[in-house]
Amino acid sequence: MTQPIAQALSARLRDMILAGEFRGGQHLREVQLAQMFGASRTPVRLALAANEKDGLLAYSPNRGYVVRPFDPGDIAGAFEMRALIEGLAARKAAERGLSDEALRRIAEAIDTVARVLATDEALDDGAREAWRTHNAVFHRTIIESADNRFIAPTLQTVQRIPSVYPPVLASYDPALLRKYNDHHRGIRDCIVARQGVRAEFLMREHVTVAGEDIRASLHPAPELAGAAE
Amino acid sequence: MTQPIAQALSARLRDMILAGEFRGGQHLREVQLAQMFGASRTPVRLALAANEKDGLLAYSPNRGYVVRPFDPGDIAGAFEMRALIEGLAARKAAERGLSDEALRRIAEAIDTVARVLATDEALDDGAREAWRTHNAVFHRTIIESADNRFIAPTLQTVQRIPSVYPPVLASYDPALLRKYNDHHRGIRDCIVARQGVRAEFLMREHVTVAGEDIRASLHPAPELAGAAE
DNA sequence: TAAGGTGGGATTGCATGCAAACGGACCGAC
DNA sequence: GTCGGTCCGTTTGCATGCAATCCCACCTTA
Repeated sequence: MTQPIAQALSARLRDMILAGEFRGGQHLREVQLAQMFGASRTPVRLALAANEKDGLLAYSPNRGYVVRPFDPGDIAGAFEMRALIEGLAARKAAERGLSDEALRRIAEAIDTVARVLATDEALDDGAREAWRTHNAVFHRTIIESADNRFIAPTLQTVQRIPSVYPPVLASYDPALLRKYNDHHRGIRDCIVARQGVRAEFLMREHVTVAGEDIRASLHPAPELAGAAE
Repeated sequence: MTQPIAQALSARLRDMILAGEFRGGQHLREVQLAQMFGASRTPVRLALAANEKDGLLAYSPNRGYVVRPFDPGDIAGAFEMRALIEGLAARKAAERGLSDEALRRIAEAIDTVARVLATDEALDDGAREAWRTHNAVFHRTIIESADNRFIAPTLQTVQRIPSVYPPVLASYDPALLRKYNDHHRGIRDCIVARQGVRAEFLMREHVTVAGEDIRASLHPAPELAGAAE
């Protein structure tokens, strides 16, 4: 990204924005952030520029940076992009085939999640952490198997959205997570069978459904929250 | 992006990279760029960081920035992404419908290109410029009609690739450009008819074909350059 | 001769100072 | 009372200085 300290500040600032510690439209002052982080204005300025490039801040010349507001339409748009691009990754992975190592990691991720979800009770913190980790392994492995250098960075930018990002992610309803793990199995089977088109559309559907679930859990009135798309 | 001077430097640096004025892997030194641009190191540093975020430079702590090499596989990957995302834009535009203004601009773009291509002779500079402009209007209008804030920035990053970017674009073969304009007509008709799926796949096909043509024109041996995908 | 260590030049990383631009408050005029 | 203008505090934008790191060549030693 940039340089050692600036890089760390950029990540810290990003996490604060994603965690919702600033309100939308808020003006971020360099000196204020600098003393908050115990650094000088120079690395802070780089961190601001980096987060602006990531779409989290808006810049005006001579006026500085404000945090960009996000609305439900943006969340829907982000999941549209995610579905499309992860679908591409699944298709490419199927066309190219998975390495033994990739296949092993995917199998392990699916199996571990299945074990964690064997109960119907609410998940404790450890179980939630395990789910997050292995869910991420599944997706990341497919993305890395897709042989397209543009996929990973693009996905990162559309996934880093305030109010919908991994640490805040899901309601952790075991029924939902089991459904997702079934999706994962289906996608894995299609990739192994080298059925690229099926893998693409199953992945697209998987991401779309997950997005609708998340948006439903965010809406105050959860009746048909996702169906309006 | 960043601040006034730094912003200008960032664009100048980007254009130099895209124009191929540095070789892949070349180390860009801050002081050298600073005196080349007649500025100090501070805005140069910001310009370097911005271009790194755009994927044109690679950064290593305490070692600075090197220009990232691109190979034919990267070009193919970029067109894969472009086809997918512009397809999404076409589908969304069809689903939402075009404004009268957007429809007018698209019609004008298609008609103007048709007039420019009425001859079979090689295009002069003015004709090439006209084609570039109106081709861009067609694509941009659809992208702006898609109502997804992530589409435009993502497309920009996958289109800004050394050796394949608008000013260097096409061989300007009138037969090819007429083919593209026919594609545009078909896409326009689908969008107007609110046939989102057809619009999506026609756009995807259009971009894919254009990418194969470009890659064929770059390859030394142009036999089946695009068919290997 | 080859391997390892060491010193110096060059380059990046960060802090700070100064100039320019912005924004808001106060004041005056109509 | 409202509109327009001017002044001043605040903030950003850029230049520069200094410390830390790195790279490379040279030297030492086995």
